[in-house]
Amino acid sequence: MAKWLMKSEPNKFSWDDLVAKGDVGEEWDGVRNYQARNFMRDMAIGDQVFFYHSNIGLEIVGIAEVSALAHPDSTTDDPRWECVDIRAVKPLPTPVTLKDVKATPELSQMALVTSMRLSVQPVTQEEWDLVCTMGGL
DNA sequence: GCCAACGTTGGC
DNA sequence: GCCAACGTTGGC
Repeated sequence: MAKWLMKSEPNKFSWDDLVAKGDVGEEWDGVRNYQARNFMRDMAIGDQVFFYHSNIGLEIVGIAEVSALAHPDSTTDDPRWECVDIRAVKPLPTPVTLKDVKATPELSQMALVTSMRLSVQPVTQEEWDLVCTMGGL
């Protein structure tokens, strides 16, 4: 099962907003970046996703999962853009901040650090496990 | 609010 | 196919 990380600006769509959606989840629309789209095409139902708050908070706040495979983005007529749906699984007891990630040598290769602007990115199993531990799971 | 990084667009 | 201009992202 692959692991991922997705970013959202909490003043637009926050972790709490995703939790409020329940099992229905939320269409991850609005991505207009080929690399990010390609990663979403690679996702499978049930893949685990870190939910990261950009701009405000700057921390990984919870775990979500893919609830629908990539499909056309309903917010555009442009057939190039596709997205998955995700739903909340559980919050991290202790959010892991960007500062924490940068201060951890084992996490220095995370795309969160190396590809700052990529909004959908893969996470290795090792990184996943470590962030979960740091987050109190 | 500013600005650096970086991806995309469009003229040539 | 190159590269300058432009727009967007996201940390600070």
